[in-house]
Amino acid sequence: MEISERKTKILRAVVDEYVAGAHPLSSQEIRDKHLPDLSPATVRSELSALEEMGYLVQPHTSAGRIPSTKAYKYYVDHLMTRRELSIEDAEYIRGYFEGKIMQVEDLVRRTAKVVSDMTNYTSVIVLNDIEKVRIKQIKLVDLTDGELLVVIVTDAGVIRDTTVNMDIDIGEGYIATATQLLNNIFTGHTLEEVEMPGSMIDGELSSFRQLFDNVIDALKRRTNSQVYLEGGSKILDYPEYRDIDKARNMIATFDNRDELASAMSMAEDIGISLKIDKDERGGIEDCSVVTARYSIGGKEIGKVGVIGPTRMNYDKVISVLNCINDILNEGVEDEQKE
Amino acid sequence: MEISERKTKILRAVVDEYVAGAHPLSSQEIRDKHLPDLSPATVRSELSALEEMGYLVQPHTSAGRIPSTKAYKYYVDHLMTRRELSIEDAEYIRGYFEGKIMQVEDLVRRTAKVVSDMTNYTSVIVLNDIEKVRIKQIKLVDLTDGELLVVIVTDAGVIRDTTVNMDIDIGEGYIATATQLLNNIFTGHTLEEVEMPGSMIDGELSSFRQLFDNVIDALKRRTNSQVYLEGGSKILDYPEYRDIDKARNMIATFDNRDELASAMSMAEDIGISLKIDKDERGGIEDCSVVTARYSIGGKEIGKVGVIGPTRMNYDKVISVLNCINDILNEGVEDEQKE
DNA sequence: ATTAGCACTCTAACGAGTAGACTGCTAACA
DNA sequence: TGTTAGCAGTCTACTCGTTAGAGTGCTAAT
Repeated sequence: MEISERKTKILRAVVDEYVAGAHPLSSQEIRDKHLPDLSPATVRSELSALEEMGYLVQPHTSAGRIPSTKAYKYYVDHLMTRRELSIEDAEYIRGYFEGKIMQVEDLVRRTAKVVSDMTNYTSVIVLNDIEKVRIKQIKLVDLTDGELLVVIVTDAGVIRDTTVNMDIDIGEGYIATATQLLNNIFTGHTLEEVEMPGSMIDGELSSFRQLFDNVIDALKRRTNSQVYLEGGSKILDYPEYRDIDKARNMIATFDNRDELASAMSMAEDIGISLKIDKDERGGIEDCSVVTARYSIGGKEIGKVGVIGPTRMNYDKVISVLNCINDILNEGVEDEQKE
Repeated sequence: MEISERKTKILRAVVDEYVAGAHPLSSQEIRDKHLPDLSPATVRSELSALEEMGYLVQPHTSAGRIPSTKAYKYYVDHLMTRRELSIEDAEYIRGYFEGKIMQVEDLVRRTAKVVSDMTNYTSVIVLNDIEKVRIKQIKLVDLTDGELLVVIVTDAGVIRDTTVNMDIDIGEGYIATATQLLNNIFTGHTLEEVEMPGSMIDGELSSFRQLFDNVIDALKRRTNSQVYLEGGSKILDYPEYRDIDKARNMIATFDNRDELASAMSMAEDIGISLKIDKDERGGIEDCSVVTARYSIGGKEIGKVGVIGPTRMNYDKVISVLNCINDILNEGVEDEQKE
């Protein structure tokens, strides 16, 4: 069913105002702020119609209207003004990335921080599962005391490192051999693809078995440290979460990195996708998550999510995410050129 | 002033019951549960006296008594039953540390988790400031693409690593020279002590200046990632934080790693120290922090803190901290023996 | 020193009553 | 036919008075 232009205008007004103020909109208020040429009565009949169509809801008889989930979806798909961020805002964002950034962890933290600060919602970043990252090279460093540092350089420029405690003696030759062996097995592959060579099981290479196991083991163990959260308390600023039990539920979800990561995993393939009002899922109500796949210098590194009340400022959030994504990619390209 | 035995008994009863139930204690209730041979009236006069002495407080005239801050202090110093953890509990804790743990980060996370899980309060671990850690050795690893991985092995067995982007060409010889140079400067010293050698400023070593700066810079930058929090939502389980604004304040404090670290910094020198009711400090009321210096295998690595309501179960918390500390140290000693 | 008895105080819960915020409907109007 | 004014109806949120109950402090008796 088609929505008339006037209805569209009213629907947009209700969403915008409700996002800003979190209180139901009356016919009067809509007239005063958005349609001064109409009478409240006319607005009322339009509101009735929009409610009939499922876009608006009345909390109770003598209250105004608030947008339904359907309204938010429609708003995001058809009504939203996809504006660019102002130059000042973009500059402000750039400020967060000033100074030398040498570690992925640092970069990711800053990104999470700026997303949260700019949007005033909670942000989450989940780095891609190590299983899918292509390994470029492996280096072994002898740390004496029988400790060996394993450095893995991956596709995304990410470096994961882990120390391995070796029972056997480590000599100069051992390291050279082991390095070559590991690189033969791992280089150019993802962790998913790698299999232990038969010769390692009980062949002549069985003495390297422990090392191999340790590397695999350590790589997999990193998984749950790859979730970054910023601005967890921000969600408590919104009246939807005045209720202490809802608040507690939300914060408990933030505590649980695994749950957070899985909530983020439904991000669509390309660009920005959003999941509105994922109700009924363990009591997380009135909550929306905007997710986007994120890349640095063209390489996808993970997903970023913005968690806020359903009446989120989707426009702003999406602008911010786009802007940061642009900055991240241009920045790294510059760096690569050097 | 001396406290009679009967007063002691009553004080302990009030603290214990209030910790468990969070509601004011009446003379009646104390009599029924702890002093069946007395009349409520007698208990009342004792309560009056204890209130006079500053150990008890009445929320309002017709309510029972609750412990004052002074009472908690007295309780911890004189009344607490410093019991050992049960064998089952100790075994349960051990379970958290099963499997290979090869990274300090992993170990710290697990420790934070088990502290929070066992006590049901929020736990924080702040690793010692890098400035104070003694550096054992530095290794450089060429990662190609002009990237250099700097591995720093420290006193506490902690390994901090960072990549450095070098403008100049890196040759085999360069790395060997640079490694030797860096080790001459850093090995055996703490970061605080290190100064840039004069020859690096404009002498024959000036080409290494960038590397030196990068190492210092990168080391210092790690600081705020060295704070680990677990069970942030747990504090919301306690009625003290039913008030949404208090809850928000608390969670906001958790979000701010720097603030958290500084709140933890007042830990006493040895053993377990606790800071009760650090009121008035930016609105964090009804909140206590138990802090302890933590070590692994005899080397101090940082501080652990337990954050909960003032009516915390100090007994349990301290037992758990002690037990975990023991396990951590014995575990590593075993490993070192091998 | 302890206790029973009692008057007193304060909270928390309940219910009635009220103001006011909006709506939906009806009837008039362009 | 679309728009509007007017009005009755409904629901919330707030206030206020009342009351039950919890617990104390005091006094006088044991």
